[in-house]
Amino acid sequence: MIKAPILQSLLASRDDLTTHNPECNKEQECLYLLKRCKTIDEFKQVHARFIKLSLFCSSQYSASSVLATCAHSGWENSMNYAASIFRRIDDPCTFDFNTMIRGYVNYMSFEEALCVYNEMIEGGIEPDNFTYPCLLKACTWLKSIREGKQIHGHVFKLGFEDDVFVQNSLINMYGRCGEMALSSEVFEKLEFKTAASWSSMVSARAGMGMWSECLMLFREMCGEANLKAEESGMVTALSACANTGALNLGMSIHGFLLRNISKLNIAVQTSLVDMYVKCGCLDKALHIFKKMECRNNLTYSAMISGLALHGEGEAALRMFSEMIEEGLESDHVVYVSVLNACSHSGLVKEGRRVFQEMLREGKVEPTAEHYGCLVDLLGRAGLLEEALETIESMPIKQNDVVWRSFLSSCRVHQNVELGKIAARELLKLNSHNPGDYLVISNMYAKAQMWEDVARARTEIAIKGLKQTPGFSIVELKGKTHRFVSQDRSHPQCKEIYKMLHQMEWQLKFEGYSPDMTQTLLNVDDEEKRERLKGHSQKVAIAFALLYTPPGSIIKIARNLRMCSDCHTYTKKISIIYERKIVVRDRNRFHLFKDGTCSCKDYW
DNA sequence: TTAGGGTTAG
Repeated sequence: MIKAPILQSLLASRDDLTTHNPECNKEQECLYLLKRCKTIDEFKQVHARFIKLSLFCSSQYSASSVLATCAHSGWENSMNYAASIFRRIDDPCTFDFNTMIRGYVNYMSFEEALCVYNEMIEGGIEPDNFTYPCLLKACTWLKSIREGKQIHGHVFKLGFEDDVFVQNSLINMYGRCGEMALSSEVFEKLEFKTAASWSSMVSARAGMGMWSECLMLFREMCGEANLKAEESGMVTALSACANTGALNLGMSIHGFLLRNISKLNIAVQTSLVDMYVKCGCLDKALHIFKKMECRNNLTYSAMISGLALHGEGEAALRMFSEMIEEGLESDHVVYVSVLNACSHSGLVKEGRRVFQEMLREGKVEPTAEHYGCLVDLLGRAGLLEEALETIESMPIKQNDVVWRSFLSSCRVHQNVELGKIAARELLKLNSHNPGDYLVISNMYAKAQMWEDVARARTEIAIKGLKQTPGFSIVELKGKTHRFVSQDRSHPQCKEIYKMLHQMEWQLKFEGYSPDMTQTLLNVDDEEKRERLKGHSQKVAIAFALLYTPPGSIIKIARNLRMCSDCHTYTKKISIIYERKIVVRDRNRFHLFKDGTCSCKDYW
């Protein structure tokens, strides 16, 4: 219902205008009122005035302005109203079509945006350079690469390929749709690369998890003379540092931010917390976290999962309580972080409680990931029957993640019977993960069931699955040294192996004997011992002991989970050589000190 | 006379 007083008040404020500007005609008056509309009710009254004065039909500019005001207003239901206005324009022009496309895109109605474009082409209305950025954004959101390519064809045909806005939209569209080569192709052709061109390139790669490429581009971008990196670029780069463990670069970005920006926003600060956590500097992350004036659930979940990574389960739970006390609501990611924290620290009772709370509150719909965490928690603690019951009672579809987690627990706790169920279910899901077959064959190997080992291995060969080779990385004076198992490629290979030999002797005096239960091969013990000796983590430790100052912390990053022998070995080394050794494996951090590990042998 | 690209964090 239109309320008359609204128009009255708008008109009242307009009196000033007519008083001071006698030239003002009816159309200008209406356009002035249009600009002042704050609500859809006000707008409807002004729209009625345009119609009453026949301006809507007689002036294309007026009609376009009415349409644009409504389409870009953000009022509830505004696009439906805009569509009805659009249909009443006798002869809509390019501007009107562009308005509708942009309106729908801002409204997240991407299919509608594409339909408007189709209508435009079919009606013989020529698009212009303003048409394409929004349209390409619609393709980006829909991941419609086919339509995107077609539209690129139109851009080329109509000669808009040189427009920097169109070019940047194309870079973004291709990048976000996973067509990296095409996005690079457009990027390389650019005569003038703007901040948006670079950030499209960098963030598309970040979105695909291509962290190294992301950092390479970021470094290149920083080298550009006329380009000032802004906060959003820094956030993406920090995220890449966190995911690659590039602490030095992360620290230099932090330094740059402190020098150039007086007040860091919450996203930047959260990225810093996450970067420091994932690069092993828990104290630094906590320091930044505590100094933050304002935190949200993303900040908390970075910190909670950070504490989980470092095996600080109890602290993670306290942090979770603090978050609730601060009046913030937990979301699905926070629950995953908390459940993970419980799992990493063996806090079974607490984990169960959090999971039940989540179900009871009903604000967060449990996903397979949450069930995966619970299964992991129970499985690690040896509660295999309960873990299996949890999987079987899942109200949502069981996925490979839950069965993989269960299988892993069965292997650790040597329960071949239940492990077989997990293996069967995983194979039913047609897993192409070579790791699954290895865990299966490992489990059978432990139970000396060699026929089953052979079957699992044959399956790997038949399916042509490639095992991810394990590696360990040590950073020394800004240079990374990467070692694989039995690595002989390093220039200092001779010294490293001499050191390894010496370490073996020292370890023997400390009562170490190799744990061969996790070696997969059906070979004799001597061969197994030799293989174990050359695991990448040990080679990396030997290298670090040789070339880092005595007493300094040794930091190692590895791509796979640590085997139990490397774990025992590293604990002993930390006591013999009086070194703290931090190892970041696929799941978490291990801090080895005085013969113990922060994971309390629970990982 | 009307407008457009990269929105970043767990």
